[in-house]
Amino acid sequence: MPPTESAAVPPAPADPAAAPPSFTYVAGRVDQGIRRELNRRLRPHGLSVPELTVLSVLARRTGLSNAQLARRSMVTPQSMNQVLASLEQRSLVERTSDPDHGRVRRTVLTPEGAAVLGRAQEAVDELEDEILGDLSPAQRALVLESLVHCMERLSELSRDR
Amino acid sequence: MPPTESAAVPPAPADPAAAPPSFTYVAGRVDQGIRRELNRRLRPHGLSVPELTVLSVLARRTGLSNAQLARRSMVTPQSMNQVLASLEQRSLVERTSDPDHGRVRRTVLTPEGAAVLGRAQEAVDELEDEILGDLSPAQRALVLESLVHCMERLSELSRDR
DNA sequence: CTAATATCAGCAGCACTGATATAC
DNA sequence: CGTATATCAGTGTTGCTGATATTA
Repeated sequence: MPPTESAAVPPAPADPAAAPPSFTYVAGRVDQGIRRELNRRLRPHGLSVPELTVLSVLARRTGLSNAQLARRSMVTPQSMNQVLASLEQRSLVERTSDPDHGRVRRTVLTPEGAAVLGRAQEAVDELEDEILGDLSPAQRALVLESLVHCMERLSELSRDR
Repeated sequence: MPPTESAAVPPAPADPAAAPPSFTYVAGRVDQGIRRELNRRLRPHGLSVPELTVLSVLARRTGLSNAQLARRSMVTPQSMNQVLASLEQRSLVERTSDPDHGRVRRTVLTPEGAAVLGRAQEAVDELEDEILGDLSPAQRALVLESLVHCMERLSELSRDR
């Protein structure tokens, strides 16, 4: 039999274990758990997590450029370009030169891309329900709102570098 | 001049952009932002994000085995072992065989490891303040509590596979 | 025999830095 | 000329799967 989790550390009074875990730690663990599960559930749809992310952003705001998508996702333009190139090759997105700005290429979902996203989104919604299922709608809204706030703060941080 | 962000997408009434972003999306973006910033600020201390994570867990619960740490972090034992091996090589942790369980090796922070963690933690706290600075303490507590809830749910999901 | 642990070995995804070309 | 864009090329980290050994 394996050692039990609780037997390993008897609760000692007034120790550092009494302090709450840090926000950054918890956020990181939650994200690792989400990515792990999503990767598994997205595999049948042939999508990776970063690919799903881009598709869902484009569904909300069509015609964004590579640079714009990179800033939104807080990754380098090079990283974003890799994802877009792969999606373009599979005809899930289309990129067309902006007539007003020679270098800029605007990205839009293809009907096929929208269809794939729609099917994958079901898996995402399902997972989300399993995670948030027993939080009240008000609590859910508040968490989301707070995280959006954090996201904006972080965007500012990564902008000026 | 680059195209402005707002000019690219004029607000259309009753479109999909009106829906709130999904929890999984926002959580992922927040984590990406945090990892990006932490990597930068941790570099001077010679720590990566996963290394910091393990050290801070061990500071709270000393003597955990590789398998226990892996479950807590929702990664495979192999992944966790890599991180521990690197930390052990640099004498930031020590691993000793459990007298009662031949195969199990319990991990503890060395004084040096605790010192490095202490210095790195300052950078973490600083970042956390920049992110959460203008949330009320109550709001902060609620977000943390909710995220811990999600973490527990996700732990259950990754356990039975 | 079964289950849990640790760990060696190889692999793939993904974000990174650097460099180059074009356009405003 | 300076700045933003796109994109080619190379690199490193990090978590993964597979396989093996040991122990309860």
